[in-house]
Amino acid sequence: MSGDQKSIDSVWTRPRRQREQLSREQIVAEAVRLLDEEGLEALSMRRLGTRLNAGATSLYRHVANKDELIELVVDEVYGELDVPDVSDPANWRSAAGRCAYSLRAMVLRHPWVASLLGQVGLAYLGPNVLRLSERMLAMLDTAGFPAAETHRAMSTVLAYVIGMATAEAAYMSMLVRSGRTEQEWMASLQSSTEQVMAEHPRLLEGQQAHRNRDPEQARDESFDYGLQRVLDGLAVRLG
Amino acid sequence: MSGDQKSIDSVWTRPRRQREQLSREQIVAEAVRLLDEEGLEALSMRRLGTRLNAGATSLYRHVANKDELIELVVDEVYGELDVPDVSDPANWRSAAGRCAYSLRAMVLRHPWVASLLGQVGLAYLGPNVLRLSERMLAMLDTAGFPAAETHRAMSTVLAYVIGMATAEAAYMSMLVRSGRTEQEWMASLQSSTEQVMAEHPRLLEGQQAHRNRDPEQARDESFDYGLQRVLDGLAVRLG
DNA sequence: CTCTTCTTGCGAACACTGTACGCATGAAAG
DNA sequence: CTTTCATGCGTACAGTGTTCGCAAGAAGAG
Repeated sequence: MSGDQKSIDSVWTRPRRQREQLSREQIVAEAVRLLDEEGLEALSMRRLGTRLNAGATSLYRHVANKDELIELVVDEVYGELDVPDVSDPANWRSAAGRCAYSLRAMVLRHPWVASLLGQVGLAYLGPNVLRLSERMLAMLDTAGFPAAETHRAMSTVLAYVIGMATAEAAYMSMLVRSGRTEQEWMASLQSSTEQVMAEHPRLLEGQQAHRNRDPEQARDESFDYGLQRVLDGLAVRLG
Repeated sequence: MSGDQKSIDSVWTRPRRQREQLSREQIVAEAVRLLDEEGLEALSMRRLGTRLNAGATSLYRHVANKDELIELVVDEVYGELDVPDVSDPANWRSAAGRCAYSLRAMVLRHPWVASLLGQVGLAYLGPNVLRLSERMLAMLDTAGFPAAETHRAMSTVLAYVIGMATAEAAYMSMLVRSGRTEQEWMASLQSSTEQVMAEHPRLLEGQQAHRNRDPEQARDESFDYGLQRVLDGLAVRLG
């Protein structure tokens, strides 16, 4: 009886042999979703596995390491970027600006990449990073930069954007972690560190200038200021 | 006998009650040394503890978290930087350049900060970061920037330097991890990804241009190029 | 159809991690 | 001396990345 029961069980409850194939694409897509929803430290192989209705160790059939997974994930989000085609050299500035803005937007959409870029950098050359770089180089080429400078010019604007967006993303992430709203954070800065700030008049002044402004708008303007300076500096080389 | 033996033992081998006080400064100093020698993933409370002849959990008397320790460590290395005093406004450019160079040098000296800046950013306001910012603001003030722009100008150059140095540090770290020398890495890029590079002519061209050059010197020049562009762009605002 | 080979998922296990808790020990204070 | 307090640390717990060996299905060969 119990034997029959067991065999029947093992026939009918043969647990729906999900056996639905895992794929590398599926894994990194779900990883991105997990990172977006719960942040970097929530990414573990076990959690990612259960989200895919799979055991943790199954992932290792499609991905060598967690490090490799991270490389894949970073390249994946780079795939969200696009570089506009430019035919008219006069449009290079707005095109470069659009690149910069979309890169910043990507980092703010996925704040965890900020923590990862320091590990991965542009050292790992995923296909999306390659494609992106190639298109930016083409853009700067038609803009009229000397061939020896296109790479440097690209690095300049990318470095600025990544540095700025990284700082922003880190700030936002820490806000989220602390559970406080931005207003509360500013207020606590204002009050609890008054004495410290007293020794730093210029910092205090800057703080107070931002006091009654929309922080998001202030960040946007600050980003744009630096971007325009970088583009100004590059424009000098064009004539 | 065995009782006596035991009590004698416990008297004489009373293990030299080291009881040498731990201090927060000592802990972060040793943490920096550990990070420099063995990299970011080698930093664990237990390892750090044993390097200090202390148990792992002893550290928690002086430091709340590993996260807090990391904040302290990051501020510590910021303390290595110094901003020159400028009295003559005409010298602002060289002063800003020196700031940028010393910040980059610091990141390359401690490549692990690159991975940490994305987590910590400038959000945690340690005393050294505050001091540094204040002095840079003063410098840009005497340089003649409008009060409303000093903060933005500082952010611009800091973002560029951090973005650039982060990418460099990540690249160097991955070289070290892979165990290969830079020559070998370049060679492997050249050969194994020839087909990929074929679809990206400009990238290939850039790669080949760097082929017979000293990579370190190339990095220095690339950094300087972008820095000069950023400073050019800022100079425009000074008239 | 059977038999073999290959791919893929997965449970168990290992060496670690950060950290909470309680106890013990030494120094300081009354 | 006694009491209080700060500090070090052993133990324990939940959770991590990753290896290994097994099983179950798919695919190909005869």
